[in-house]
Amino acid sequence: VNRPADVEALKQLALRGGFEAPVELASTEFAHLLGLSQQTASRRLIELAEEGLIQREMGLRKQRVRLTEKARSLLQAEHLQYQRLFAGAGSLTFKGTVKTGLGEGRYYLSRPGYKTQFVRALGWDPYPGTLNLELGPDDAQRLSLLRDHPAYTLQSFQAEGRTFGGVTCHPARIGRQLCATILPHRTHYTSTLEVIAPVRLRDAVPCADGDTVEVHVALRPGEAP
Amino acid sequence: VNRPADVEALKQLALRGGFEAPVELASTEFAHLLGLSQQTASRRLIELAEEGLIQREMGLRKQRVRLTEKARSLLQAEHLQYQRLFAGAGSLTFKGTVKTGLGEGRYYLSRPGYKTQFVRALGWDPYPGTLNLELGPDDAQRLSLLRDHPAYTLQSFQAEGRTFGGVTCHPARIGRQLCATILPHRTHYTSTLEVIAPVRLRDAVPCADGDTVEVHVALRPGEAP
DNA sequence: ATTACTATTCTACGAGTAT
DNA sequence: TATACTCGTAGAATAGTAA
Repeated sequence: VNRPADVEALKQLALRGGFEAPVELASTEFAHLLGLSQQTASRRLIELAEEGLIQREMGLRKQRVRLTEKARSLLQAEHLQYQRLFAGAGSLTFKGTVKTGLGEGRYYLSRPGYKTQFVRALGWDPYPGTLNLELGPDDAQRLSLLRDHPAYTLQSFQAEGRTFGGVTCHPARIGRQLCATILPHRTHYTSTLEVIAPVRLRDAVPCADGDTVEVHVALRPGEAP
Repeated sequence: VNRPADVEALKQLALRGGFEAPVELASTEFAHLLGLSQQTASRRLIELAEEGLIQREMGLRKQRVRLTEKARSLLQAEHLQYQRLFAGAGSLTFKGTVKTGLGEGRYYLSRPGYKTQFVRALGWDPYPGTLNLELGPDDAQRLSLLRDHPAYTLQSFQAEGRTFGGVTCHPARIGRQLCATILPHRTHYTSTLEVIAPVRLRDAVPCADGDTVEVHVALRPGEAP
């Protein structure tokens, strides 16, 4: 039995809610989830069931998969190892240099569609303007951690005859100044991190173009970074 | 590249401290860590280095392996997935029925060698006597989670011409009653969980033989379960 | 539609061994 | 002692299909 591959499979099922309720899942979907063929995914499910890690209920259209207690403790053991590695790591720190953006931030932040969503998520009214931080390659790569684990997700909306895209948002702070980071869903790779705050950050931090700034980002909604 | 197997390899290196300092590691040791042959372990290290996940420094006796930033974010991404699964799961709950032990608990807890270690770890003086809970098979299996992740470890010691073995200990509570669980290192499989407290638990909970009791166990030292 | 069998390909493991 | 090469092979993954 290939342990790491099984754990990965169980983790994916758990992320789809397999602890609480049975997951409706065709073998083809499962295959895509794991980057495998339909045939292998099917076999993997059979093996997991044989090892008592999942319970299956076959429908004619899809199957319903639920994780067993054995799977839960297996995943929890895994979780504890990661907790030990990242003990007390509830936040990430990004370091970047201040740069002048295209002034788009000001425009977007004044759209009611975004503004009301920000207020609801963050509990404060963003100053109309973003602070743009240019990140080094290491930090830029770590942006995917934020992208894959949104604390808040702002929905896209239609206005003025065009579409405003969705945005991922995280609570953050620069020094003692409360702020938040935003990542447009659209841009798939970028080395720029946009920061908003209830006040003008260039005054509050304070900072100017070229200054190096550290922003501490909380990974979970409602948390203090 | 086999993703899950690589992640597992990196996790093992990280658990050995590969984030902070280079890990001194022969390919044979690495092989044992992963349950693979020396040849495969060696190849795995070469592959990880080629992917830029580790930096290697070859000695003639052993090699020194250090994780790169890329590896860190890979593992952190993994950690975030588990955090999402077990959000706010800083404690585990075990359910068991009260049973009468052999009265050994009273004897052991009155040995100064244990007593002083308990006081230092927990901050309170244990009542001389343990509450023994007989767990169901599922819960008994989950005891390994505690065994593999001790919050406190009490050292073994010599006294009265014999050896008193080491013990794993976790902060816990039953209802509102503060207590702690203890697991002797010696016993490798057991379905009994021993609970100690600053007071006599049979009075404080209260409970009697055959009663079903839930104990909530914190996974980290100093935490409230 | 699905799942999962059988046949086939091919990857990845480990034995043997050179360095 | 180490590491890591070649190479035969077991078993995993996929293709093709049946149910």
